[in-house]
Amino acid sequence: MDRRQRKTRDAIFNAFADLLGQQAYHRITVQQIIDAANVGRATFYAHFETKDDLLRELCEELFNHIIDTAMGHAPAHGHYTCGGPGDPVFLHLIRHLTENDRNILSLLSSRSNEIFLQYFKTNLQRLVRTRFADRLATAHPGLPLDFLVNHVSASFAETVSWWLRHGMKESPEQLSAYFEAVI
Amino acid sequence: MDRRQRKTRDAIFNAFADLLGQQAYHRITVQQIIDAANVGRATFYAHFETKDDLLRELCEELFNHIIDTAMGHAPAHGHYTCGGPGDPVFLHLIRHLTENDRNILSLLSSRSNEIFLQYFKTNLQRLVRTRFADRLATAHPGLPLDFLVNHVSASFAETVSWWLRHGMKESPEQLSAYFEAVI
DNA sequence: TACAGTACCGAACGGTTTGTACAGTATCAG
DNA sequence: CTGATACTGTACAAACCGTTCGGTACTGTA
Repeated sequence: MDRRQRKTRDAIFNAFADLLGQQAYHRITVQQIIDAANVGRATFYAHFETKDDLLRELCEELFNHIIDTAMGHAPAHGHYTCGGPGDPVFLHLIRHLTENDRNILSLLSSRSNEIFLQYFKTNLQRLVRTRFADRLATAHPGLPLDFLVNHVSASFAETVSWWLRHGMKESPEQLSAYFEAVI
Repeated sequence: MDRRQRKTRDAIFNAFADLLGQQAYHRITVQQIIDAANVGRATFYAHFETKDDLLRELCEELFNHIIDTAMGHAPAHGHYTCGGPGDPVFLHLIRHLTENDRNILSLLSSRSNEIFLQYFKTNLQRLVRTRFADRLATAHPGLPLDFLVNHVSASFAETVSWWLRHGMKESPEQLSAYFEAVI
């Protein structure tokens, strides 16, 4: 990809993320974005069909990345070192959120966090389904797998959201323990 | 309140709810609302400062009502007939959703359901806090009450959301049982 | 280095939506 | 019946959107 394209694309993403930290998504105008990104109006529309499109692409880039790296981590099936406190994937995920991607955390605690929570939740389902399907099915034989996957994913996302709303007072280990306790 | 005011207010609410069944919230224009409600432009702005304001008032009216009636139902503390499957409040709530307020269900399954789910979740916290605080605290002594209330409320809202997304195939009793099983 | 391709700029434009203003009409409460 | 007030309909400025176009600057390659 042309250096120039990558450059303006990143500039737009950064400006957009910055603005999202300051005001609600639906209040942000394209004009603000292109001013903050130092980019011409026509250029913006050459990259993204619309503001919603920009949002979608930003989310895909962020969440696909974080979920994929989380899926890469750790075993796909069976043989844990102890039968104790479940899979460490969630702990890894929380750590990854805090360490690398300050970006995602600021979006997840922005004024429009519901939007990003939604994406987070949806992408989590992929992870939960491939990593926990069998365990969930055996633990709750009577319930639909769909329901269980949805429950676990949503609960984790809500846990993170609660954590952010309250100033991240708990350590990743503590938070992970909270989550395991209610699941 | 003046009969005329009540009338136009209801007309606007109804038109708005109808439109929300057809398209996403952020695509709906004030012009559409006042056309559907048969109301003058100035009249709309005499009642609501903005479209967001209309949304807020609609949600408060709906969810305050349903939660308040649910809080009225059943005992506030202690002495259940059996130590069995938890409080019947959630079952009552689901029944109430299906029977009386088709309105809320259509909003909760509309294209902009995230908005209403958010309101639902928030208002549920009041209910959960006053009805389950002591039970939750004793069941999970190590965890913050805030976290637990948030978890239960969000989980219930997600359960209902899942149910709607999948065409309400389960009966209220079944769904309530699903929810109890994972909580 | 030279060149063709292409991404960017900046200004301008038509079209939509918003929120307000105002003069006239209809309805309400007492 | 009457004064108060809610509604109507139109018109208007301002903001924003998405597109177009001629000119400029950069990039990858031969």
